[in-house]
Amino acid sequence: MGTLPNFSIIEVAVNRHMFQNFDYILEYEYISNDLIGTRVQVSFANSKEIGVIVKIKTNSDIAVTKLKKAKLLDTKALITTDVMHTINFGSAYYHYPLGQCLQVCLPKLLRTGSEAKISQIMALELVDPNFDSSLLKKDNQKALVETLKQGAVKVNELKDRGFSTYCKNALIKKGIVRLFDIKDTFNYSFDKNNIIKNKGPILNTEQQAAVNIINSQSGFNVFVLNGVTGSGKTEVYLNIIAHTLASNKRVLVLVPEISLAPQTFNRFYQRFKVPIVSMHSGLSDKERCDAFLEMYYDKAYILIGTRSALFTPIKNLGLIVIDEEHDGSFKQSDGFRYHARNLAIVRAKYNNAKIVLGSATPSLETINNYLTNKYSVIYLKHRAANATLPKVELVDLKTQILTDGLKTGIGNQLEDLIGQITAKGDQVVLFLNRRGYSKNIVCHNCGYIFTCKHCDSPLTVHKTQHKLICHICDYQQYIPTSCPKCHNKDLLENGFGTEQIEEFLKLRYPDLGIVRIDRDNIQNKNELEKALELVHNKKAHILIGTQMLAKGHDFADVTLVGIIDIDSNLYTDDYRGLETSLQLITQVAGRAGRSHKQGLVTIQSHETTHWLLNDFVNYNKNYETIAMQLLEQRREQCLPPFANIAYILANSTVRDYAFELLEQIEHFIIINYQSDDLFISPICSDKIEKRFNRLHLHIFIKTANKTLFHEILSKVCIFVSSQLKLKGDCRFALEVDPYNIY
DNA sequence: AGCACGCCGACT
DNA sequence: GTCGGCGTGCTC
Repeated sequence: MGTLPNFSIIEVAVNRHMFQNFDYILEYEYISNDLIGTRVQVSFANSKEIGVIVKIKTNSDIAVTKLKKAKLLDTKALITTDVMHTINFGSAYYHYPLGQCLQVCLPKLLRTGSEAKISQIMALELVDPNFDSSLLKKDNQKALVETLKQGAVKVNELKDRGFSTYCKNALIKKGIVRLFDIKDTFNYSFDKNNIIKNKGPILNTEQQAAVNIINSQSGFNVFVLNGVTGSGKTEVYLNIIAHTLASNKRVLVLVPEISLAPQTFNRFYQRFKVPIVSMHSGLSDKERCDAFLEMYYDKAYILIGTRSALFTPIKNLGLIVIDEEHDGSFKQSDGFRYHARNLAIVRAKYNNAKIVLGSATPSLETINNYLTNKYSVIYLKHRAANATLPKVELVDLKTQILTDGLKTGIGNQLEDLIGQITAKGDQVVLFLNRRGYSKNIVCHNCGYIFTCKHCDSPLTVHKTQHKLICHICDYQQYIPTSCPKCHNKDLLENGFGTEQIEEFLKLRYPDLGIVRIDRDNIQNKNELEKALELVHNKKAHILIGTQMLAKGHDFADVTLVGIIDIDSNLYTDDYRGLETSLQLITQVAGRAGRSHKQGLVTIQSHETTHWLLNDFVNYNKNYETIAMQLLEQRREQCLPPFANIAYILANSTVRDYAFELLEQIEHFIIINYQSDDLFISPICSDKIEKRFNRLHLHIFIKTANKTLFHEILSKVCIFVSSQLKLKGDCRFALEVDPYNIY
């Protein structure tokens, strides 16, 4: 046709920390708003940049002669309209530059200019579909052959489904399986009436009712699936997902973090015939990019991923599931500090899609939202398969005999119980949110405490690595033999961690299998699966772990759960401390008695009179009842969700630089925004002021007036970037709705 | 945030 | 003379 190119002015968001976009000239045949969200390459301040078109305009505030030309990188927008809407909202809400928010949406390869083309989707299939797997020696190879009999498996899914590269290569070498490009031979479209691979269990009445309610609604709706631990929430998800797929819509599932992902993935693969994509931090750049593009080109219909998967382009999105919606890992705590659950609601609304927030321990924000009828709540009050909820008891550590066990945190009562339970052949889970051997090490002569050079943090003793390690910056040194100040050789260790508990139990119960699950011991998904496998096949009798252990795992034969030290969780100055402690107790307790056996939960504390512990244990109040009391406290204290909070953060290697910056910001707010409904904190040090050699200070503002809140924050951003110059290496950031309190 | 420009002290 | 430290200001 030889169409002459049209000219237009486009507004481009670039990857710079600036609250403004830049105009360029675009020459292109088909200029329309469809180009919004498309990548362009532009020259910016003497360098080439990849930016995203955010507006098509007819004129510019800048003289047209000064505008440079932009080069279009894609013919279709990679940032789809709904993602663009969500990001625009997020940029305004979290007061973070649009260009930098958009960077979070794109996988690294696309961010740096790679072509938006799926390279290859390699899959594995059997050479002979009737191959007899019993001819093989290795169990995992047999399992892979059996899996392939149900259909080809994409290579990038193998890891998630528990098959190693080694296993795959061995079978290829033997000529039993082969690789092929699924794009060439596989038709992605599926039969709407035949999407189920394996039927799930029959739902109980509550589950069925939940499924019916959610399926009967169409259009935007926020459902809270409030189901006790072990009530079978995943089964509800699977059923509503099937319903969504049947109406030819796509599904997004967000899970907290990697440790939970493998089981979730596997259950989905077992259930559905439709292509599924997973996205998490364990993927390489290329795998991540391919996952993104498979969704973008509508090659897969379900996306399961962690936080940042929220921004993946998905055609015809009909349902979003947020699993464990209360989990703190949905909040990003650097850069674009968004909350994935909150932005997911924005995205669902724009798509007129349903969204389900599932948890046994919903966040106070979410509870408040269903109490005020913003969301609809659906309860699952019974455990599936008739499993009973465990009995909970409190042990007063003050009354325990001073045994070797108590010195490592295990009182005699818990010690005895461990013996009884394991003697019966049942398993025990012990929870302690502190890794390492000892909390710190101190000189017995002069009192010197070994502290990190770079942080205000004592060094933790790690015996297996023979090291002292800083849990903030990961600085490491070998365990010293004398005090650097007075050269005395008597060094004392204080406080216990998971490593020390493991050591004690191994001495106490030499015949039992003992497995420790924490970040030191478990570096990746495979190691975690290996450890969990030891539990499932009953080679491990006692399981000791940190947070990693608290989430979602099903252990059929665990009948005793010990919470070693709840006090350190309960007594923090963080206003969320009680909420997260309650969630932790409830979740950890939920690991006990998952099958027909009655479970027991033992909570050790030095402060057994704490009202929350008493309500939970002695008055047998359930999570929601106590959570509502906590909400009432929040209301009285004018804290979230009844007020808006933002932290204004500054840090520098020179304390005064950060301090002066905050002084100027504080002054700016005070002179411009006097209001009875505005609280401005004085300048404070962060809980750990020195981290990575930088001094961290902050102020926070609090107000119930949402308009005022955002007005102040946006003016502060403009003030800082245009009126102030940051001295030296001083850095500044805002955190709206903070989760990690500083 | 980068990155260039430019002003000034230190060193061949 | 010239190298490089970092304060300053700009980016369509």
